[in-house]
Amino acid sequence: MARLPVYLRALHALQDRGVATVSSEELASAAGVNSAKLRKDLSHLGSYGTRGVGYEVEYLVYQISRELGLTQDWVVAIIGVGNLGRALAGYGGFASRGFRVAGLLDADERIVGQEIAGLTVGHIDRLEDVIGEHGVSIAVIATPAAAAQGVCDRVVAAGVTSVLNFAPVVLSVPEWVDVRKVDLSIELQILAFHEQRKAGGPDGVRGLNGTRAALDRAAREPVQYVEAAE
Amino acid sequence: MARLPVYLRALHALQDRGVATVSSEELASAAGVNSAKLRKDLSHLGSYGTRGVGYEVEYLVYQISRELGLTQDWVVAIIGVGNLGRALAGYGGFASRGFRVAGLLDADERIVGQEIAGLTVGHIDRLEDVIGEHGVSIAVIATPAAAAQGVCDRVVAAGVTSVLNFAPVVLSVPEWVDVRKVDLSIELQILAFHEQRKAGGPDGVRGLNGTRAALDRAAREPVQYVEAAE
DNA sequence: AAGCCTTTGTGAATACGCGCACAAAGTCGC
DNA sequence: GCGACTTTGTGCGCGTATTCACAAAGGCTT
Repeated sequence: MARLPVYLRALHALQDRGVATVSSEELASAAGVNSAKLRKDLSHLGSYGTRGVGYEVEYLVYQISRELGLTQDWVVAIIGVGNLGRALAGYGGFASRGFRVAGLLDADERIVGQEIAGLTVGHIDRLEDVIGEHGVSIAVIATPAAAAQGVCDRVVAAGVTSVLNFAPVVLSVPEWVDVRKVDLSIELQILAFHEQRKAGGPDGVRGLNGTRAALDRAAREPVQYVEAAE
Repeated sequence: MARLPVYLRALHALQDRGVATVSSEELASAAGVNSAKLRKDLSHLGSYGTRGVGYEVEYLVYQISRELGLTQDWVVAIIGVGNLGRALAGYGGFASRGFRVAGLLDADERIVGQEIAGLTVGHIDRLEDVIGEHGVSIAVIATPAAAAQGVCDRVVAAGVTSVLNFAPVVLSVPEWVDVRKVDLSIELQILAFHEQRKAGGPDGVRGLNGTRAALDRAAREPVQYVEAAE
């Protein structure tokens, strides 16, 4: 279930506040979901609650961590060390949840050799070596769109079976490989869609908040869009 | 629909290759979805296809752009200029799709005043001014978790009605405000979950690819997790 | 110890999304 | 101009997710 990590985060926050026990109602509220949904989700991994009391935070944290596979370490390689790759390398949420970044790789000679977050950026040529030596099972692709499929093919050939893709392309992979995609601009586009809806829809009245710029662009042909670089 | 931006990206790629017309089958394949689903999605915004031929790429690009509200400019402010905020500020996928970054804001005096992607980072104190002066309608929150809710409350009070949240917290907002959340570590956790499944599940056999590290950690109490910083 | 109160776990109803499969519609070749 | 072929648009059935509502279960108070 995709919601377990959210529950886990909420539970960690409760732990930090010293809360020992939590009801489904409270936890659901903290996680932003319906309480029945939360109880059903938790029941799928066993009955760890006590009726009349709630769930023991520490025990639940352990059970969810185990279910998600966070009780073991996962070895990650980040390919593409641009702005985004750098941000990912320094992201605290990885190391603290059992994800160990074993390699940073880039094709740009100016970036190779730089030290980032305690790691030296390696050359993309060493991709297969790094994957093999460290036992990388998850690859994070943060390259420009044009390079992503090629990199993906290589990491898959080297034995990686999970890919987190930040490049704005649809990767094609064998059926045994999992790909998850994070696309920064798609999220913004979805927000723009809802924002427009609030303002009356594509055919409705404009001029509300956020529409003071370029009211009449809709009447023109769209400009030539440039494919997003990294 | 959350898939429209994906279609749009695929269409732009086709446009760049000079393709004038495309069938639902081809476009669906490029977007990584079922062709029937694609046709149903497109039919929801009107019938823009020609039976026996397909869809005219340019016309479809325009229609989807209009539906998504990309035929107008959206003014964005990025709050929190750490690694991630910097990456977002330099992300080409924003400007090319009608999203204009009007302000970069941070609370750290060492960051305020720096020039990033052609903009000077302002102090968070000027948040309300920046939102008002530029007509910001979408706020991107890339602050540490602890600061996110406070920043969110302020941007909402200042009139922003759409928030893109990169901080690892569940933001609470009035019902008229849209929030979308991008959580880098959650995506990895979901991958780890599937990866573990492939290796036999939490109770199954270990030792396959990616599990050569810390096989026995599951037997120990989980370590104290540190809440993710930015 | 007994009853009340809180909270879980889950059956059942509902809503939703997905994909198949096909008829309608339009094009292209002859 | 006509028929065969291609492709769209969509009705329908199915499986999954979501929510409601309540009975079972445990703790707490008296």
